[in-house]
Amino acid sequence: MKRKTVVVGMSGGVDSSVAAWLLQQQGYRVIGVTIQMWHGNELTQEDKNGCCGLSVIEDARRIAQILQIPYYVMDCKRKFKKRVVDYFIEEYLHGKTPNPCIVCNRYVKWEALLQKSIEIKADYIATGHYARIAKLSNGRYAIRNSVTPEKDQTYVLYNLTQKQLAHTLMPVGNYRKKQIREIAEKSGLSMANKHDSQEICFVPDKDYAVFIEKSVGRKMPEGNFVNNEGKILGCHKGIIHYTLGQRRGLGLSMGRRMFVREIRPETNEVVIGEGDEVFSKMLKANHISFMAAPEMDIGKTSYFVSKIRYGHRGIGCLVKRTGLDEIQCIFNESVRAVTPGQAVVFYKGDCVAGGGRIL
RNA sequence: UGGGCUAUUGCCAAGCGGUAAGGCACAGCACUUUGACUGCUGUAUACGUUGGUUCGAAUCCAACUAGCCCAG
Repeated sequence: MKRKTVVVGMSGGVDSSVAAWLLQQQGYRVIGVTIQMWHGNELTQEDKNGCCGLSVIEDARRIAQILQIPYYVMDCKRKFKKRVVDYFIEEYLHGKTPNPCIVCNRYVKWEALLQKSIEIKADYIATGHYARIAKLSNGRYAIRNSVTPEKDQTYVLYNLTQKQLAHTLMPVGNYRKKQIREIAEKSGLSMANKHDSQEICFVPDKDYAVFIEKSVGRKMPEGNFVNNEGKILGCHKGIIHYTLGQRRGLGLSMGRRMFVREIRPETNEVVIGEGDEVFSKMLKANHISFMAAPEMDIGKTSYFVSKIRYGHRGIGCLVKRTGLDEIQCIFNESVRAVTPGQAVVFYKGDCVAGGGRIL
C-alpha cells in the first residue's frame, strides 16, 4: 500500500507541531506549510503566539527541521486581506461584530492548504485544531467535538465545506490538551514562549477600533448612547467600538451595570439597557451552511442544540429554514446577547450539524 | 434682596466626635484562536475654604464661597 501524503498547516505553535509529529508517527509522509496571512509590520512585531504573525515562520521552519520534513511558505496575504480583513472592517462599519477566525478558516487556511495539496498531489490536509472529523452513515462529513471538552474549537469550523472536510485530518482532536503538551515536551517540539491566548491576529495591540480607523483613513463619528425610550444617556466614541452585551468601556456611570442592547448604524446610536434586557429567544441568520445535517428544504424545521458564540454552552432550539439563505432559530430559553455578525452553530450529538451568520 | 437647605474620590452615596462603607465608572490581571460576558485585584492621608472647640472632627461652632429651594 502506498504511503499517503498529508500537507500540514503549521503555525509554529504546540498544537500544529504535534499534529505534524503525530501524523508522521502514523506513517504519513508529512509536508509542512505555513500560510502567510499578514505582514507583521515594524510597529507590531512582538507577538509570538499569533496564528499569522511573521515570527511564526521561523518557529514553524525550525519544527520542520526537527521533524525533517519538507517545508513551504505560502503567501496568502492578498487573499487574507480581501476575505478576512476587509470583511472584518466592513462588518464593524455596519454595526455588526465579525468573527474573522471563521472566515479565515473557511476561505484562507483550508483553501490554501487544499490548493497546495492538489499542486503536490497530496492525499490530505491537516491542522492542529481541537476537533475531529467524522464520516457519517448518511455519507456526509462533519466536524466532531474534540475529546478535550474544555478546549473545543468546532465553533470556528462550522463553515467548512464537504469537499474540504473529505480531505482533512485533525489528529490533535483525539488528545487532551495536557497530553499534547506532554507529547511536545517528549518530542522536543515545545518552544519556550507558548501561550494559548490570542487576540485578533492581525491586530496585535488589541485595539481593533484604531486599526479600523487607520485602515479606513478617518475617525468614526461620535454619537449618542440612548435608552430604549430614546433618552440620551451620553456620548459614544463611534459605533465600531461596541458590540452587543458589552459592559466595559461605556464610561456610563448609572449606578448599575449597563450593557449594549442594540447598535443602530442608520442613526449612529448605541442603545443601552440593563443586564436582563439583553436576552432574547429568537434570531435569524444567513450565510447558512449544512454539515452533518443534510440541506433542509425551505419551510422545514429541525431541532438542534445551538451555540451562539465561541465558548457558549449551547441551548436547544428549533431551526426553520425560512428562505434560500435564511434560517430562524427559536430557543428553548432566552440567550444572552444575540450578536449580529457572530455565528450560530448547530450541533447534533457531538457533531456540527450546520450554522449561519446572525442577522 | 429676605428665609431655608446642601456641600465626602470621575458619578451616585454611607458616615452623626475616635481615626473615610458600598455601587457605577476607570485601570491591571485571569479567561479566550473573534468581539464580548464573567471572575480577581487596585483606586480619596482625604471629606467646599478659612479659622475655632476638643486628647482627638468629615462629623460640633463661626465666617466665607458655591449650588439648590421658597419668598419677591
